[in-house]
Amino acid sequence: MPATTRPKPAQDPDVACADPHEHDPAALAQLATRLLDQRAVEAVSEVFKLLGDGTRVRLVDALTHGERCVCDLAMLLGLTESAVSHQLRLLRGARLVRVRRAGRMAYYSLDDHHVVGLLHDTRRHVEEGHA
Amino acid sequence: MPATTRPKPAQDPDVACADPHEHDPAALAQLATRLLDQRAVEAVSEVFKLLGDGTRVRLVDALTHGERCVCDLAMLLGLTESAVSHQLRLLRGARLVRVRRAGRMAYYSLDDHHVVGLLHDTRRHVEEGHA
DNA sequence: TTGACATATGAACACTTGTTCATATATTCA
DNA sequence: TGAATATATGAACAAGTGTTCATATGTCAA
Repeated sequence: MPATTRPKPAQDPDVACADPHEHDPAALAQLATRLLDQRAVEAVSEVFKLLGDGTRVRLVDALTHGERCVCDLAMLLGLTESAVSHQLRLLRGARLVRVRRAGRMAYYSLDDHHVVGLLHDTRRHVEEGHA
Repeated sequence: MPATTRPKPAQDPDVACADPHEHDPAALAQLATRLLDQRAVEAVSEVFKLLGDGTRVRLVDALTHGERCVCDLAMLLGLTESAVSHQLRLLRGARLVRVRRAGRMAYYSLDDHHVVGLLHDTRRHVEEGHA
């Protein structure tokens, strides 16, 4: 595949665009094989998209402290129960929260231990200010 | 503040909405003090919002493998350099990536070790399927 | 300087999204 | 049964967003 005359340095193949500008198509193609595939990108970005809303962050944060019914979440966050239900439905779709039904009540809780970590790590990032 | 006649069980104060429906305003108010404040919610959700886009996830994922210039990122992801520059600007605003300028080139890299963890944990979440 | 190149930026458009309102489903109690 | 409660859902609108196109800035080479 000697399309380029410039010899590739025998170093980390990840480094395609080294100090001088290379635009080495072969190295880029090789790197492309190591990137997330389309399905993974969509799935990952959808989870982030769900957490990229203040209301849903507050819901998840509230559920961090334990299981809650819809009406209490609505009262706690100052939202209508309809809005809460809509958002919980979205979070449920991505298995970020789960629901336990008891009579006419619906108790929501976090469905994944990763979510707490995501919230925590992101909070640390924004609190670090910089470097 | 004995506004409610029902005695609060002397257990984890997190549990305000226990088995029977309570709607205990005092317990909810107490819980409210433990939630993220508005500034934190906005800062956290903004980071998630930035990662909640397929293009930016791909950019961050690519940068996981090392520093890259704008043109290589554009070539790698099949995007215009303008689109890449726009998105990198947003990521830079949240200190998710940083830029190193060399001549007319701009080399971007991840600015925070947390980001790699966020991507990794979220990927595991979506790959776990369920439970 | 001139031209080419790498990146950045502003405006504008189509598209998506969160909320509200009205209504539906389902359960409990009288 | 009927009324009240808790939740869910559909439609619709305002607000926000990512891309494209055109253009600006700054750098390198001749």
